[in-house]
Amino acid sequence: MHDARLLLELGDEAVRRLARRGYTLDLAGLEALSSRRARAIGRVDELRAESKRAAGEVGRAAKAGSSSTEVPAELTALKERARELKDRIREAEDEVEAAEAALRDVLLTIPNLPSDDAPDGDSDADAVEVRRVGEPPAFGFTPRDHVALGEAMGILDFGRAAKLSGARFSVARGPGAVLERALASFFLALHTGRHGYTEFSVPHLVTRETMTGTGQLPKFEEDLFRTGTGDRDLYLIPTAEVPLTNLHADEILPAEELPLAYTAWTPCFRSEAGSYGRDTRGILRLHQFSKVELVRLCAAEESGRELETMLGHAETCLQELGLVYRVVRLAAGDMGFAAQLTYDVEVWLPSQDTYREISSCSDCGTFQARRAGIRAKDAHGGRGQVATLNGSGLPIGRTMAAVLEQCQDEDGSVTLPEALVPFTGFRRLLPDGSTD
RNA sequence: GGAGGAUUGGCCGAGCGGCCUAAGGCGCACGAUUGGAAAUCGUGUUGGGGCAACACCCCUCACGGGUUCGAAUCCCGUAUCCUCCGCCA
Repeated sequence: MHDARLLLELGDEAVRRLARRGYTLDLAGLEALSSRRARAIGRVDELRAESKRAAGEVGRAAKAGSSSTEVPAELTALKERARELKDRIREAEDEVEAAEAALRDVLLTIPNLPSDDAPDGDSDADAVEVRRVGEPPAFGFTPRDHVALGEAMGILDFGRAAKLSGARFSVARGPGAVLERALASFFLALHTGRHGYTEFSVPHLVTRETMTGTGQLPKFEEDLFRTGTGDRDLYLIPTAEVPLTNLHADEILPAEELPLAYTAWTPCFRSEAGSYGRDTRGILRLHQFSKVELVRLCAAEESGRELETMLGHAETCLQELGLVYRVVRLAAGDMGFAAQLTYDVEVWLPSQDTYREISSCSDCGTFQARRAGIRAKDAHGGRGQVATLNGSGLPIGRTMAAVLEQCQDEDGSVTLPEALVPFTGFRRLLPDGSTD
């Protein structure tokens, strides 16, 4: 969420920047809502000040009159005036509430301002390639996709997944399930051990307020799974970014403790509304997948540097696994609602002969922190703004698909990256489903 | 699910209808003192908002309502924590 005042100060600059992501900012409308709110608050404040003075007068009059036995007519009149004031305050308060709600409703739906570093455009085709790491392997045979490999080995079972839950779910079996767990353990060990992240285990169901803090709501309700059971109305998290970032909602953090670096391995639930027909095969796009997520909270002015740091952590995952990938900078119009600058890391998928997104690392600036009420204060009481960043490090399913495909041999077996072996306990997946 | 108790400023803790613009202590910051420090003394120290304004004003004693001219204080509801019973992994 933006600070209305800052947005108005930016003026045409804000209009120009939001236009880059296809959002038309109504400056005049915003100005009107903002001043309506200010006027309403000013009026309530005046009335309340008057009311307090009136109450004081009544108190003094009552005290002065308490010694005499007569009913003080003056006191009755004073009380009557105070009572009238109260009614007027109530009316004025209703207007404040209405004005604030109107302003807030608009502010909550304005996306973050894209950084000038984000290229123009509104699709993945407009992304700018930053670097390629590794050479796509040249197979002396036609590489199979992860579905063919996984089903042949009996470690992936889409038929039974569909029986249980319908389309866009997967079942992993035996060494497949072990590989999932191993990848998660490997990533977590890397981030907590070498990159300095603190691991969390967090709720997978969160409130509407929590979803609003990171920007999933109110605009993207249709992307989420919602449970309205009993007297609770909770949402399944689409990524651990949501609980991790909101851990400090409505808190004032000691500035000297920043940056905070958090990680968690959680399931992610996405409705994938509007993606009918896309990636229907395999484990690339599911309603439920698991992912190790990275979140950083830092001083506002550090966020650019922090993004590079976090991107490095995501890339390390791929480098350690020896996977071929590239890094692109997303176009202004292709970024998520809360992001001001996003790098996508794309892994090479031999079966598709292309790079596919495996990590998205975003600098959200102060956008989410302002929504979620995350602030900072230094030892001298100086206030500071907080920036939030999030990135995948990495999703388990897509990583597994990349490993299967990039590390496959002609006979249908897969030789795992050396780094995974301590976590799996085996180094090869064989075509018959056994391990070695 | 049921019964009882609790919730005050960074922390401890007073407060039980107007003098709460929240006592006192601890901590912290700044200053004085000192060769320097400790001790001591002084000043300051929740967080938001209106406004050109560190002036002034409003809100904030878990949260939301209510009673009253006036609520930290009385009433109702909610949340969280603690104790006990039930249930359960």
